[in-house]
Amino acid sequence: MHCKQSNTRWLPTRDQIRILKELYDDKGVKCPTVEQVQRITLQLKWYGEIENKNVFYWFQNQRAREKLKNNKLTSDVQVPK
Amino acid sequence: MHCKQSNTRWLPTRDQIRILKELYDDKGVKCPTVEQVQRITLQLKWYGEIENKNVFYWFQNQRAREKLKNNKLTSDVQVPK
DNA sequence: TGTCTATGAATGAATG
DNA sequence: CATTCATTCATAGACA
Repeated sequence: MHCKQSNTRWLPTRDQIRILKELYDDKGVKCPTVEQVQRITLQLKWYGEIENKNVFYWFQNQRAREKLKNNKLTSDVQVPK
Repeated sequence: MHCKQSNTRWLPTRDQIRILKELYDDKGVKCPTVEQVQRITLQLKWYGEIENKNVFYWFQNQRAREKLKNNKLTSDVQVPK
């Protein structure tokens, strides 16, 4: 454990991010159930401090921001008359 | 510090939050009836813009998130004794 | 060091 | 009531 951060917010480790993205992008886990979140959290604990709510928020934010990006992209193509 | 927000969604004032929490935590008002919601809304109007549905949603969210927290998201890994 | 960006966190609103 | 979406606040890290 290299960087013990003071009790601020969760800072995901590289491995945690890698695994989360694998789940989201490759395995299509976009919207895990609470039980899945718990399992994922357990798995990610191996790589560093993490709580259920961190995982919960991570997926929520992924979905929200993926949608935002898509909307932005598609709206860019729209040429206002 | 209440910056003027765009008139999208309800932003509870500190006083409104304080009163709502008093009701919920101290007075045990977890699931107010429609009439209670109306009375609460009237009371809270003194402190700022608010509608019945804001109060309704507030209690609904409180219940949902309290339950989430207790059941799932906050629970540490239970180490069997 | 101030500003900016990415993103963790929070919550009002809404849907299933 | 459980779950998800939309939007905003907060802040760590990058950069100048």
